Amino acid sequence: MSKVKVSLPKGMRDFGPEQVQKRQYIINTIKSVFELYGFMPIETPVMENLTTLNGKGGEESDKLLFKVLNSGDYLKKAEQQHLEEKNYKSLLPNISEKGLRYDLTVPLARYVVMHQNELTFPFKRYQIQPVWRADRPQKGRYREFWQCDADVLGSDSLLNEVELIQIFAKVFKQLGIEMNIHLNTRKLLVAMVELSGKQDKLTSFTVILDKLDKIGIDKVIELLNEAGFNAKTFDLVKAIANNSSDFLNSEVAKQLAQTETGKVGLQELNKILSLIDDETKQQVKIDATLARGLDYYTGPIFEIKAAGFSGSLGSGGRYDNLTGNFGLPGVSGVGISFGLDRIYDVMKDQNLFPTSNTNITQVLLINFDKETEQQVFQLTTQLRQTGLKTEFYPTQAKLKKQMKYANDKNIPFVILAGSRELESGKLTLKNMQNGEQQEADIKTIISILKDSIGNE
RNA sequence: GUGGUUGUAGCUCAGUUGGUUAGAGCGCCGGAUUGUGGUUCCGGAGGCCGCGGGUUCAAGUCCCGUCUUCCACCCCA
Repeated sequence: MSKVKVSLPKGMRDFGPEQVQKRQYIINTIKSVFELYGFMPIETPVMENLTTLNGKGGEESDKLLFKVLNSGDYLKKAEQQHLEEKNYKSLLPNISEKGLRYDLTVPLARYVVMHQNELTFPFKRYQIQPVWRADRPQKGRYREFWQCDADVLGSDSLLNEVELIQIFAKVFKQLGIEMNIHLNTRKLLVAMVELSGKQDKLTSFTVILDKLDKIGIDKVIELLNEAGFNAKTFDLVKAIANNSSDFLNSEVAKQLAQTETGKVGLQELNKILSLIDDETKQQVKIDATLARGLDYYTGPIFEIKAAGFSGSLGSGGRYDNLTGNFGLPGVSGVGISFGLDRIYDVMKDQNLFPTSNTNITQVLLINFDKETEQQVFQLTTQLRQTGLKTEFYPTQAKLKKQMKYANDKNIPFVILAGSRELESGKLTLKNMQNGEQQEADIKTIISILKDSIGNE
């Protein structure tokens, strides 16, 4: 038998028991907050049709797509001409018609269109699933990662924005992560290009502005210049960069209010701020430079930034016409997304995971010998019926080995029940944390364990 | 996709201008201790030096290719 060298494809990761428990801790926290606000879970398949996935992003997102080859003899169906030309673009539709989803928003749009007659609007759904992107992995960027999304569809009310901001705040507070919620609205960005007379260049403008905190104002101006923006644009960008602390009362805000779009945008921000509770408000930063690359956003946009971590831990915003491409116009929505893997990284860096782990085995029964095995095995049932997470060592290994097993797995209690104990009816209970032992009958032991574990 | 970087024991890493049998710490296994883990002491196992090719009397070491890692860009959670 030849040995196969095992490895993982680029950017793919395994998670051990400890990591999975920590990831689930994050997921459970997010999930419980989503549900507290009335969101319901859905799940969608990992694969979608390429026609669906290409619905929004265009060329850029196409590069990030993992495509799946058609089943069967897929080359047979490929057109000879495309094969000979080796033209990727024209050949692709011949050999691949599905791909892995790269976010949860496009599948949501597809879902809503397909199930529109079953849904009650406003539709509040959450979705916690992995997504895949074929870009080069680096810090905080994975080829397979989990998003935790909550979206409200079919409601224009800004109360939704407020609630989603509160969800951000509540989740990160529960997790112990200090962060700021950067808030802006796309409408102000539109107002800026309108004032500059460059309405047609909104996407280019937002992409460049988005780099501000990374490359600085001078570089941004340079890029804007190269992209064909004018002095008016430069002035506006400089002004918003300089008025980061009190933007809403700044001169530039008044300027933006001269356009209808800008006026509405400022009203939106003021309305949202007026509805947010005081505690959450302290974490909200009006940030007129926040742009967000994705061009389907049309209203308020958010991004979560934590100190010491470049890149966002979450983001979101309002989109007016997400399902329009799929033949269902007029459905407005707003949503947020938590980046599970990045949240994990930050919590690991800052040591924020709780130390008490309630998921592990609480008590191990030692397996001494063949004579007592069956009798002790019965005890596991009794212990489990009381809710104690119980293990019975499956072989008669050396005591030392069994104790080491308990130690390595951080099991806090061990019950030793050999022939000696079974004869007397008093079992030995060992506390692995302090090494103390005591003898007692099974009922007493159960109540000791219950007390001890309940107090943690 | 562009540019750079990395790979030696399960893990973290040494390994000289190319030169005997590739090392350490931690971990693992066994013993001291046949009913007691985490400490201590003693012993042991474990390497296609990422993979493929080349240069050389000789390659972990130099060259080329490839895969992988990490980082920056692009873009983004």
